[in-house]
Amino acid sequence: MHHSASPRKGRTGRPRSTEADRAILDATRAALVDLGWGKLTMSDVAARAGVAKTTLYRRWANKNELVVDAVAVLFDELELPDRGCLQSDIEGVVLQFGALLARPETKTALMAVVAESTADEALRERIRSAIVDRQKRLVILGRERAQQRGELPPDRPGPAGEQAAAQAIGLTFDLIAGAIVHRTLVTAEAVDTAWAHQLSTVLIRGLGGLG
Amino acid sequence: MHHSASPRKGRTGRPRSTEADRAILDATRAALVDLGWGKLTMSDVAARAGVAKTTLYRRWANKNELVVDAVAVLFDELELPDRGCLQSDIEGVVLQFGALLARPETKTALMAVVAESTADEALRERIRSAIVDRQKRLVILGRERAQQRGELPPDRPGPAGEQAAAQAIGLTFDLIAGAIVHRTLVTAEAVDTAWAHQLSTVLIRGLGGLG
Amino acid sequence: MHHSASPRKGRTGRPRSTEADRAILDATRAALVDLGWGKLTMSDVAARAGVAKTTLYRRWANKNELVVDAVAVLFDELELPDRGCLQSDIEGVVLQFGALLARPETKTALMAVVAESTADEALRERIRSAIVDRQKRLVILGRERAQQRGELPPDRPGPAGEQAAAQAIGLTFDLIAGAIVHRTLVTAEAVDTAWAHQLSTVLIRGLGGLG
Amino acid sequence: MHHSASPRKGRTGRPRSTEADRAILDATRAALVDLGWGKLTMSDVAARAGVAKTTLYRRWANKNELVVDAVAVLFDELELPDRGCLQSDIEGVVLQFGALLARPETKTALMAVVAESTADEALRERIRSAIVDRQKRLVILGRERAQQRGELPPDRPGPAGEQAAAQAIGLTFDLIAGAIVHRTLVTAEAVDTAWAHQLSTVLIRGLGGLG
DNA sequence: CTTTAATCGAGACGGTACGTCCGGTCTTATG
DNA sequence: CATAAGACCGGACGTACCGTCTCGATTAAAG
Repeated sequence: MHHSASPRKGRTGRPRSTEADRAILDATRAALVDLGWGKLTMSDVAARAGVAKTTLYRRWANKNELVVDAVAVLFDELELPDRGCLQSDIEGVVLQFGALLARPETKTALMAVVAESTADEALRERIRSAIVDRQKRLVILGRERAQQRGELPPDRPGPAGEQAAAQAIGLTFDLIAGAIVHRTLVTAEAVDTAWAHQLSTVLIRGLGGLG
Repeated sequence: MHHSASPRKGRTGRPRSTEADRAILDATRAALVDLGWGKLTMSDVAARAGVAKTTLYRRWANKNELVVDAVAVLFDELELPDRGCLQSDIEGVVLQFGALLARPETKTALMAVVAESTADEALRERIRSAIVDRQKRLVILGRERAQQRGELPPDRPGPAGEQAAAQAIGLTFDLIAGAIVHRTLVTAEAVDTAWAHQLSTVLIRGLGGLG
Repeated sequence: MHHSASPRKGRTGRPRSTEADRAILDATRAALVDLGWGKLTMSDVAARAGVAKTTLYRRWANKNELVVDAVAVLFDELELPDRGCLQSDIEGVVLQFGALLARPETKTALMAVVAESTADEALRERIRSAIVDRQKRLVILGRERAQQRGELPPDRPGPAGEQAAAQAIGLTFDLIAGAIVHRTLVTAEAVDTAWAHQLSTVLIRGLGGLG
Repeated sequence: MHHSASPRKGRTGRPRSTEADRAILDATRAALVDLGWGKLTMSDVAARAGVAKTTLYRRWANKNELVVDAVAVLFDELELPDRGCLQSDIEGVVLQFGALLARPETKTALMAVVAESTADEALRERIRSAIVDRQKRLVILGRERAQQRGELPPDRPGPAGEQAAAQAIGLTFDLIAGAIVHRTLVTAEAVDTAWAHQLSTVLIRGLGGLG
């Protein structure tokens, strides 16, 4: 996550306050809700957290990285409970992700950080590992489960089969995540049960033959 | 678009320079390419355009609105040439949109402006009218064409049919645009012919029954 | 005074509005009272005068020159009525000048313009001819009158006498004008009858022997 | 003087740089000499002082207050060395003050600040305490010395005597300071030995009877 | 009565300084 | 060492004013 990854080593001096870590991330999310990305300032986050600005910069190199980490933990909520069939599994995860993006701090921060990352390779990598991969994992898991249930054909063996599987996973991910994000942020309408059902129906029918 | 409404009314005083308008928007796009959203400054844009900062602020209230307008015109390029069948039409527009988003000024600006819009209703409306509606129009047009060709069933008459059509259009739009944006900005891979073909295949198969 | 000195020549075209001249100078003085020198703006003066900014700049080259002219005419009020004896004459003119400087537009403008003139030779010359010489004339006149009454000895003939007379006039002027200005602007107390009497007493006694 | 009151209390945080204070005031005076009041800018002062603009505004609220303080210290130079007799003392201080006003930074700044103060009570008070009172002190001191020498009669006891003394001091101050300022800035001639002698002669003769 | 030429109001223009704000670094004294 | 407080540099922000300019519309005098 941030710069003081390891719990402690044999180091000396006053240890870092773990309470401060939590307070800072909480304050960052609160500030995002109140102010949005553009108006959020490091001074304000520090004040909300009851912490000196120095303490922020000792842990995160800059605003972008702090916000990425503050938002990333929200994506840990995403799960894939086994509801028995592929359609239900998809609908469940779509609604979960939709609910997550409905929260103002997620909405603002995610797009802003992605925008910033178009000109910052390090930031892009941080986003990938902190956020994107957590989502993609759900797609992979759901697909495996459906294959075990016999709802989807198993991957063909060999490198060609592996590549086809990777392509299918990639397209599925772009379709699901992209549609949810687009509906929430651009179309600006809610991800509700009906929409989730429509989406999952289209996906299952459309992706069926791809494996 | 921006604040100076019509070319002229019965108004008095020196008219605004239309040349300046163009120079400013060109300069804004150039600055976006060179600097990205975060580093772009109004002073720099003014200098590039050979124009005083005052002239910028007389036309646009702030950075966001300027960038929206500067980027919006790029979306005028998007067209839906009639390639004879639905699949080809979809692939064509997917590749066009993908190529547009591959350009650095579009990429950065679009996401940044969308992010900012989550906390700014006026900006959201500006984006909708300047960008989103231009894209959505293509979906509507392509669907009508496919219906005339008999590739898609016609809309059922009556209010229920109209609502179903609107839902189908909305879902299609979120799926196509969302997938392209997600692949370009998050997955960070190119929208090439093969991917476009896969996407269009999935869409046609999946959306077939929805009308 | 200002740039269109002569009434007209053999020129053609629309003649300048004399009403505008007056309105501008009035507006300038009013603005000085309300805003002081530092906050006075040309746009504001134009608006008060019901006139376009162009019209101001067609007549005066800049703010300084406009203000000098606007204030200068106030000094035309100064007179030296013959009250019968030197002491009364001095007291009369001291009170007049004190009353003039008590008016806020005079107070502010005079000092500001003088300050600006320390780095602007043209402005200094304009002030001298428009303001200072009108005051100095009173000193010369009062001295001649006192000499005719026998209250002061006549000038000695010859160049040495003329020079002595010039020195006496200069010193007298600096003493009277300087004391009044200093009391009004720095000490910030009123020039009343008692103070005028004290001042004139000191001057007559002190300057008696200088001629 | 300026906003940072005492050297230190029990306060926390990084203390203000005293070196910056000095550098800023020096830079202000240098800028006054080079540019004059009207052209002096805060950015330029900051650059000359090798300091950020923020640092200026943390100490002084605006341009006027900075210039007053920068100029005020120059008036600390004024002294009243004991030359043995009243006439010499006066001539000495007149020449000192004349020399001070001959310096371009003093000349411009003093008048500009006085002009601005006519519409700004806080500024007027700052000028009084920082500049005017330092000058007036010399008049009071010189008068006491002359009374001890027997060149001037002692103050009469009682409130009436005190009031008469205060009046005499006020008039003397307005006469001396006013005459010097007027000669320097309006008449625009030098305060040389001859003129100082004339002035002191007139004053002693004229003020002799007032006490 | 037409032409001519300078005026007028209105307001956009290039330039420049303002005073504020923020990001990120640094310097203190206190744990 | 870490921390809280807060000063520091650098630089962009959006505003305001200056003095110039470009319009279309008047307004006298000259032809």
